[in-house]
Amino acid sequence: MYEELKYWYLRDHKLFWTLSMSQIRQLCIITGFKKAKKGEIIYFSSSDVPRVFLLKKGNIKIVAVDEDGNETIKDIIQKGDLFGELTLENDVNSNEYAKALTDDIIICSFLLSDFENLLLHNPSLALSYTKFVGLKMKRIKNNYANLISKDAKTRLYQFLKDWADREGKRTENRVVLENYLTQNDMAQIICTSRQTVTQLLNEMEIKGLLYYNRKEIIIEDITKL
Amino acid sequence: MYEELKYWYLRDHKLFWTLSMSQIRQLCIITGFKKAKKGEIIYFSSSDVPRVFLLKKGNIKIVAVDEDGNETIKDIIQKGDLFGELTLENDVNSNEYAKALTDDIIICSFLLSDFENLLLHNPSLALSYTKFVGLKMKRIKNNYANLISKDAKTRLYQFLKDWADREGKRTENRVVLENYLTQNDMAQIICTSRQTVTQLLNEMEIKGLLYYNRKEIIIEDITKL
DNA sequence: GCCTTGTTGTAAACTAGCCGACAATTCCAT
DNA sequence: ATGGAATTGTCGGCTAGTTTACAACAAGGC
Repeated sequence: MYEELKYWYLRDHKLFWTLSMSQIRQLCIITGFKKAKKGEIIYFSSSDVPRVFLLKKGNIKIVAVDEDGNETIKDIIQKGDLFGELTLENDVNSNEYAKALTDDIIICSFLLSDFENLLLHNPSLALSYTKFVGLKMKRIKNNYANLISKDAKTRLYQFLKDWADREGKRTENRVVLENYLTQNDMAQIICTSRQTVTQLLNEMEIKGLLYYNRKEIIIEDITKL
Repeated sequence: MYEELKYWYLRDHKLFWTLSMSQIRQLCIITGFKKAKKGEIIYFSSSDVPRVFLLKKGNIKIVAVDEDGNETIKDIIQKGDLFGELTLENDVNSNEYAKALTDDIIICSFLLSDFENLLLHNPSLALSYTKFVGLKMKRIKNNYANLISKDAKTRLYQFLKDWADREGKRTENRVVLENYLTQNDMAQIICTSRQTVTQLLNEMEIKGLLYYNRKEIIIEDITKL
């Protein structure tokens, strides 16, 4: 039963479609699941054996802490995303942790070494995986390019559009987002100050572009953003 | 630091060490070499069959042009670096070209499809390559993180330090750099205006930290940067 | 309910660094 | 060597967005 479940969890991911049952089972000598609820800190990247994680349910953020204790949001992970040592290199120096943004988090993980092994015996999976990492890289590049060349307003609009695309419940041009981020989170993601985000959101609310509260964000007409 | 080091190891083709002579030769049914001199535009990324390139000699810059015709420097490629469709995905939309920064450019290239084929038959190479791409990703992330969180001065100092590490001729703490970049190039790389770079460089010159001219940059004491 | 803690709202002072404009210098080709 | 093009130097004005500081508000636990 447990094994079966794990199987389907992995099987779900595009990356693993080509694998046979037994291959997945091999990988699934997993240290199993982890559950968590809102606010909980889930892992410290270098505290353990290197792993690759798969988020099955919920949302989490990856936060990096620099020398001065400043926290930066590195990534928002959503249902179905892989995270962790994606580069297959165990970097000890990075000081990161993951924090649950919603209740009901389900994560499964496998050891880096197991995963490497699997890749070695499945060249086509290795190739897919390389492309997958490449894609991730491209997305990051794009994000950063935006951060650097656009102003805060454009960045926020872009961020909301992306978010709506990924997770919004859409009816016609109206999009409803379950809001698991604070304005401060958003500020960190688009690299601006909390105050600027507050100002911009209120401005948008006055213009009738959206409705904001702590539980949800309603975008009246996504095409007008 | 460690990361950087590994990267520079890789670019000396650690990647291809495991290959047999014949495998390399197989890959090297190259469309041959290309030579170029300073100022010459070398390729438009999507104008041709997708390729992976290897710079054998000289320095080039990858420039992206956006909708408004603004040019941004995406990357500086040095001797021994791979570039092109590293993600193994052929993205047509990106509007990039490469420009020679020095005379005597030698580039060799192989077809993406040939390279993929090779990876499929060499799982361990595929794994290495994945790590290589991952490393590149990490490096880019780092760069961008700097761009976003540090001020122009810090960015320039960091840039010069990196450059010195990679290409400088060092005697004691004195580093001599062959300068194939204009101040405008540097400005684009560290994402600031040309004027700011000029100002900062002059400031450093007054402080006796370095000596700048169009041919070379001499850093008097690299530890003081 | 009430209190604590986290989140959001608002405003004024301040600043890094962009932009435009132009001068001075260096380089290179003919 | 000379003219034109590219690069470098310098100066203020300007503005987006940060910082600081404090008030108002919401939510969840007891």
